Parts: sequence; structure tokens; C-alpha cells
Amino acid sequence: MQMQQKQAPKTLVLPKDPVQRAWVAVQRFGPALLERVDARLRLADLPALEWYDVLWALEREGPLRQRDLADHMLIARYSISRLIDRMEADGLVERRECPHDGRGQMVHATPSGLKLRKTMWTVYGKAMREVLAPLNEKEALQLAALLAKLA
Amino acid sequence: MQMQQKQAPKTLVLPKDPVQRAWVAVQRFGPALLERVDARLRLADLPALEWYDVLWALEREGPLRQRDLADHMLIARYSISRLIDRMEADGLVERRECPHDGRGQMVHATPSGLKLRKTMWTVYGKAMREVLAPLNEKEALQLAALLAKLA
DNA sequence: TTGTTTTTGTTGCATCTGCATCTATATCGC
DNA sequence: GCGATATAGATGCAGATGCAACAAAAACAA
Repeated sequence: MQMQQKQAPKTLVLPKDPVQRAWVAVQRFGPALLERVDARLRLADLPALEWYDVLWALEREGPLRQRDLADHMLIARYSISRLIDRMEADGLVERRECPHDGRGQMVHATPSGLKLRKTMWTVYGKAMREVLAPLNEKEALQLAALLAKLA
Repeated sequence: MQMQQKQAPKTLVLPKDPVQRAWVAVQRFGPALLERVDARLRLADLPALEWYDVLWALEREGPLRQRDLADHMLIARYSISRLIDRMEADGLVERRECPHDGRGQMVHATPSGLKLRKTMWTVYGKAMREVLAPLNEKEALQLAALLAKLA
């Protein structure tokens, strides 16, 4: 995104109706939060959030099938397929045969992938905290709970 | 996105740390909410949310410059440029000369654009309410307030 | 078994996006 | 006024996305 604007206190119209108000907030501010963190990673010449997510899932849970990764990350199958293509091309993960299912493959993180995840976390973790800094602990939990209710 | 999954209660890992918990919620559930509403529009053969936003902004505030639209919608300039291209090609908006600034142009909604906005609202408004249905009024306002704090 | 249906994963195509760059106009400093 | 700088908007390009269609392997039905 990277909105090249410096001026304007930005008068975002907030409707009075609670539902619409919540919706506007979700629609406007939600993506902006992700974008802010992603921008940090880009600035540090690191790959985007989803790469981190893949690597972290593999580190936590061990080798996974693409199907499981997709479900896990709530993104579509064909996205995963090409995401893994790119990460494999960068030597961060490997596809290996899947025992007992000739269709599928297990995705493994490579040492280089694990290393990258660690590096990314130093930037990601910090950025995440900064973005959420305006909330105290109680508010953070509230936000998480409210969003979880919607899922 | 369109996640072709039917199974799995989906065991999304929620960290205990409040900040991380909030972040995971924002990252996972936020985009999914938008996607759900967008899917409704797609299903009804209607354009995506951003088209609605442009039309609605123009209806509320009258003709605007692309710059103002971009600021208003919190998206980048070059995105607006091409977004307006497409909408103009569909006859929903028009670019006209901008008095007192030879660089810029005023974007006007056409009657056909205004009509489309109304049509979209019948689907959009309903979808929005359904997606936010799990929250009562107080919670909706809370969510809006928390997100606003982060903006 | 054999034929039908699901599921997993890939891919062609058109579209969309970000980045960097470019042009034209406006604004500022002097 | 004049030159330097900033702003509005467009665009070439490479890469990413969604959709629909596909192949291959399982699972199921009879």
C-alpha cells in the first residue's frame, strides 16, 4: 500500500450505527495494521508475513501437507501451491513424498528456512508490538476475543 | 480467498500473550471478514467493495479529486488511478477537468454509478450485518473503538 | 473387481498489485 | 519573474491472485 501522504489529519467518517461503525473500522483499520507490519519487513528486505507463517507452522508442527498448511493459514489451495513453489525456489522449504498418499507431499522446512524465520521474528515481533502498543493488556485481550467471536 | 474446506473445526493456535493473541486475531480473522462480504457481492455478480466505497464517497461528498479519494480510502495513488480507469470504462464514473489545477481532475459519479451503488447496498448491507451478527451493539462499539485506537 | 465420486495438488489465463519512473502542472524561494 | 522543488496522476514491468479446468491418486459403491 504505502500511502504517500503526509498531510491531512484524515477525517474518516464514522457512522453512528454500531454495526456500521464496527464494519468501517474493520474494513479500514484492519488491513492497514497488516500493511504496517508488512512494510517493516519489506524495509528490512525480508519476505512478507505469509512466508513467516508457513515457516512458523512447519517449525511448530513439523512437516505438513499443503492441505493442512492451507487450512491452517485460512488461504486457498492454489495459493499455497504457488507460495510453496516460491519458497522452495528460495531453498526455504522442500517438498518430499507423502507416505500412504501418492497425491500429496509433505512440506519440510530447511535449515535455511528455520534460520530465516528467526531473523524475521526480530523484525516482525517488534513491529507487531509497536503496532499494538496503543492497547493495554486488557484491551488487547478484548480485541482478540471480539474478533474471535466473529470467526 | 475462497477456502475450499468443509471439515476441520480448525484448531487455530491462540498464544497466551495478550499482544500476540490480539495480533493473531487481527491477522487471521480480519481479512476473513472482508472476504466473506466480498464473496457475497461476487456471488450476486456485483463488483467488489472498493467500487462501492468510491461510489459512496462520491455520492456523499460530491465530485472528488483522485487524491482525495485515495486519502479517503487509505489506498495508494496509483491504485486509485487504475481503479478509476476501470470504473470509467464501465460507465460508473467520469473524469472531468479540474478548475484551478491543470494537473488534477474531478471524478464524478454517473447516474449509472449511483444506481449500482444502491443495488450493491442491498447485498452489502445485509452481508455486513450478518457477518457482525455475533456481536451485540455494545460489543460492536467496543470493537470499533479498539481498532480506532490502533489507527 | 470395476466404475463413480472426492480429494489433492497444479496450471493457463486474465486481472490486479507494487514499485519505480515519467510527464505536466503548481508552488516556493529569491 | 525565474529556477528549483513538490504534487497529481499515469504507466511499464514483474510478480501475485482468483477462477476454472485439469491430472492423478484415493475412497466409495455395487
